[in-house]
Amino acid sequence: MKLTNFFLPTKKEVPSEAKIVSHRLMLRAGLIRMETSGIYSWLPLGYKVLEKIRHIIEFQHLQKNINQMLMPTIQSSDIWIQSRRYDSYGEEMLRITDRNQKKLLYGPTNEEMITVLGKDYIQSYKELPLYLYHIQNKFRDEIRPRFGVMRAREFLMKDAYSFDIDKKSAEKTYELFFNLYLNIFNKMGLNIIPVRALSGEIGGDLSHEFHCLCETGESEIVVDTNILEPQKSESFSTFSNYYSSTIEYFEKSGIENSKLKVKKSIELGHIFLFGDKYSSSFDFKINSPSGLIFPYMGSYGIGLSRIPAACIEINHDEKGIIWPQQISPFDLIIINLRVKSELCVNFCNEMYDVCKNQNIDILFDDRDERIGVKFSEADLIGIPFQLLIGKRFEEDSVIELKNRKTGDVLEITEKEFLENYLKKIRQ
RNA sequence: CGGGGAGUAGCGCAGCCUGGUAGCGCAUCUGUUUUGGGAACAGAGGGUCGCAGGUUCAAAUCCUGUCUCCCCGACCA
Repeated sequence: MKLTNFFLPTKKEVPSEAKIVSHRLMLRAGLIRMETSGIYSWLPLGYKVLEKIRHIIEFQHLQKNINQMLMPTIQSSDIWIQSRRYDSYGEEMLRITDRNQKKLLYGPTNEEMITVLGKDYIQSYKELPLYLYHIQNKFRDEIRPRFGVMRAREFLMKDAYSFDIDKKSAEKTYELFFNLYLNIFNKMGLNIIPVRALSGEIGGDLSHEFHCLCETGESEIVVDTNILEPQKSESFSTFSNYYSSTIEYFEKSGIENSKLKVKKSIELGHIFLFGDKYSSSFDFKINSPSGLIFPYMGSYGIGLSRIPAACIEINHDEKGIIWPQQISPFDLIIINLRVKSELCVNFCNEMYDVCKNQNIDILFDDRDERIGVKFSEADLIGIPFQLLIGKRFEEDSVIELKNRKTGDVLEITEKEFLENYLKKIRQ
C-alpha cells in the first residue's frame, strides 16, 4: 500500500481524556476512533493489526481441526430464559425489542446458542468430541467503559465451544485448548501466564485465565516467582508445576506461601470447563454405550480487540508504538526521503514491487512531506523495519535499514538487502 | 448508581468569576523560500459557543432543565 492511498489520520495531540499510553497511542497513530462511550471503529491501520491477530488465531485453530463458523450477534431471549441467565446476567446485557415486540438481545457470549445448535445436530456419541468456534462482536454493557478498547462495551472475541462424552474426555479437550492458547499468544510475541481462575457467571468447576504482565493492567494475579522466568517449553504440564491464580481465586483459597507475588496484569483469554450445566438445562441428551448422557461442555475465549492495546502497553517508547513483528500492521515501511529525486522515486518503486512480489506486507511512504514528518510518523505507527532511501542512496547507492525497536541503522546495498534481509522481514 | 470534572473551528485549549456578539496553538488552502528528525514568512477559509427554555436593551458568559463525554468507586473478556 502506498501511503498516498492509505487512510492514516495521525495526530500530534490527543484528548486529555485518554489516560493510558496504549489508548493515547492508538488514537494518535490513527488505529481507532470512538463512536460513543465504549464503542469504537477500527480505522485501516488498526484493522490491519486486528486481522493479523485474527489470522494467527484462525491458523492455529485450523491446525487442531477446530471448526470455524459464525453465529449472529443478535440472539433470542428465549434461550437465555431457558438457561436462567436472562435475569442473572443483569444490566450488563443489552436487551432489544423488535417491531413484533419480540425480546432480543445483543449477545454477550454464546453458550446458550451453541448448546441449542449441538442439540439439533449431534445425534450420537460417535460424533464427539466436537469443537466449534467463531470470531464475532460481543456486547457487554459495562458499568464504566475505559481505557479505549481495553475495556470497551462492544468488542471482538474469539469464542470456542466443546462437546465431549464425559469429564475425562473433556479434560483432555481442556488441555488441548490450554496448550493451543499458549501457542497462540506465543505466536503473537506475547509472554503470557496462565492462571487458575474462578468461573463466574459462565459456571463450572475448572477455569484458567491467560494474562500478560503489565503495570497499567486492571487485573491482579498471584504467581510463584519462578514462573516469571520465561519458560523454554511452555505447556500445560510445565505450568502445573507452579502456583498461579487470579487474586480473586487466591483470596478464596486461603493459601499461604512466601514465594508468591501479586502482579498487575491484563487478561487476554479465559477458558472454562462447565460440564453439563447447559446441556442439562436444554435437555440435550445423546445416546452412548452407557445410555443417555448429557454432553460435557467447555468454552474458550480470547479478547481479540484487547490484544492490540495490551501489546502497545508492553511495547512502546516515547516516540510511539513498537509492534512485535508477528502482529505488526505492515512488515516494512519504505520511506522515500527525496521525493524530488527521480533516482530515488524509481528505486523506491522498484523495491516496492519486489517486496509485493515476495509477499511482504509493505507500506510505502511516497508522500511529498518533510523528512521530519516522515520519520516521526513512521516511529509513531511502529512498523518494525524502515527502509530509508534518500541522500545516501543518491550519493553512494547505500540504502538504510532501520530497526524501530533498537534504532540501529544498517547501511547496505540493494543486493545485500534483497539477498540477506528480505527474508528476515517477512513473517 | 454515588462522588467529582468537562462540552467553544477537524484536534488541543483560553475566554465565563466581573454580560457588550469569539480568540490562541496545531491542522487545512494559496504563494514564496526551505528540505537527513514533526520548517519559515506572507495571506486565506472554517464556529447557530452540546441542546432547550428563562432573565436582560444585550448571553459563550447569569438562572433552570436536558443530553453527552471523562475521572474516582462498586462489576467484568
